[in-house]
Amino acid sequence: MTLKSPSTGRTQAERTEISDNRMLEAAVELIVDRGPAATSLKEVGLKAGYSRGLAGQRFGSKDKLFAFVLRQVGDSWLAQLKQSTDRQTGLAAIHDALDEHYKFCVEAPNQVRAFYTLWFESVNAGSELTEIISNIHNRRHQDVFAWIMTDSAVGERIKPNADAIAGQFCASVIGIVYYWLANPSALKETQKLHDNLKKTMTLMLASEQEK
Amino acid sequence: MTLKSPSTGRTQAERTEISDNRMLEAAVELIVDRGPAATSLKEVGLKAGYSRGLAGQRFGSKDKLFAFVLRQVGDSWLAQLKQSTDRQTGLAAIHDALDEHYKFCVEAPNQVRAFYTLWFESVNAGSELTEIISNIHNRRHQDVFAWIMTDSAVGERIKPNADAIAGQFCASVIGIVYYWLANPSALKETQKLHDNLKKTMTLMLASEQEK
DNA sequence: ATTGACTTGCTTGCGTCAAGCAAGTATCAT
DNA sequence: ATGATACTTGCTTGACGCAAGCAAGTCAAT
Repeated sequence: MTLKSPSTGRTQAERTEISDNRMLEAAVELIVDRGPAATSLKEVGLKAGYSRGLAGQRFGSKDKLFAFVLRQVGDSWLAQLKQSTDRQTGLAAIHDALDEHYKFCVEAPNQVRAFYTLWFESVNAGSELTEIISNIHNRRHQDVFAWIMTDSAVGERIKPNADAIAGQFCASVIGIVYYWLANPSALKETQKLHDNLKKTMTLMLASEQEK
Repeated sequence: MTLKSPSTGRTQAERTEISDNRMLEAAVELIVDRGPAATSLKEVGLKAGYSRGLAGQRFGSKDKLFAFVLRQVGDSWLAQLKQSTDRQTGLAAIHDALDEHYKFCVEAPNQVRAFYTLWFESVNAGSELTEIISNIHNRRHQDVFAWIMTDSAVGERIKPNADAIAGQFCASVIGIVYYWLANPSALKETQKLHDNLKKTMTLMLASEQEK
């Protein structure tokens, strides 16, 4: 009820939650418009309204701050996705997932941009981030694979290729996101890429003359 | 013939060419196994057999060193690609390009990995690299577009979508490369992704029931 | 002798760690 | 219950190491 001063009358847990959220927001903004390399722990702390040292103190290192960002945004995305595709299978689930993905880009562009910027940045860095990302990626792949396999509308001659198709799908999504990151203003084209991928998936899952 | 000492008996132009090449090689290796962020100008100079300061002196800044790497590897890839697809059109050109692309990954893995690592890293950095990469990307897109448009075997009902198809193709390639960067040992799967993209392109360019 | 390749010394800013301060939380006597 | 005291924890400040970047210097080629 009383939401006045952020520094008094709050329980300790509330204080950390508030500072975590403010630093998350600050980090996302800084990552988006300066890139991770040019984002300093100092600035994150200051931008969030604290001292230069808090971000480092809280997260331990720059990498771990980034891991935190990745986890927060990743979880929020996963929740949104789960809600939308929970009871779907096959092509319908894939279409819904792509719709949600694009929607997430439009509705929380900064978070998504920061998320994927870190994603791409840490592909070869050998940091802790690599593992987090690898997990998300694997989970995605398995979801798509399961969607294909559990759909009775998908022909039996196609299912042996489900793994390969899921891999191609995941790669395409990454490629589309990359395009959007590189061309922030090209929202319409990004939407088109999502739509075309839906059509291609339809084509692939319907096609009888595979391999 | 006498390739002994790198610092004596050489013309000035030769000296810079040698040091450029050695620093390129050093930078590529460091980028591949530590990531760009953890690659210091100092180490590049020392690893190339010079002083800690030469890389900074030669390239001016870390970003410009990376731009140099990007240009060198990019040019060498472009030469290889041109040679292979020069007189091809349509699907044949696309298939050849994908073959060459995979071949390049196998034959010069370090260079390609460094190239794409920088590519991904600088997507949101707002540096000079962004422009270089954007140019390469646009060139790719235009090539594919032209291949589709100039091929008489491609149906007239498909050609209006050539731009979208080219976009989807380029995005897929990026996604595949990302997969390879994230899974260096998965060469077989990377090859499969290339092959599957070839098949998908075949399917898309042959399909009559688009949009 | 002059140009240009290369080295060395220096400044500045960031990440990281340790010490310290202040605000919140628990325990206990009354 | 109330208040005092001990403890915990969020947060700040100072110090150190390291890399980027710059400028002045050395040495080889022309």
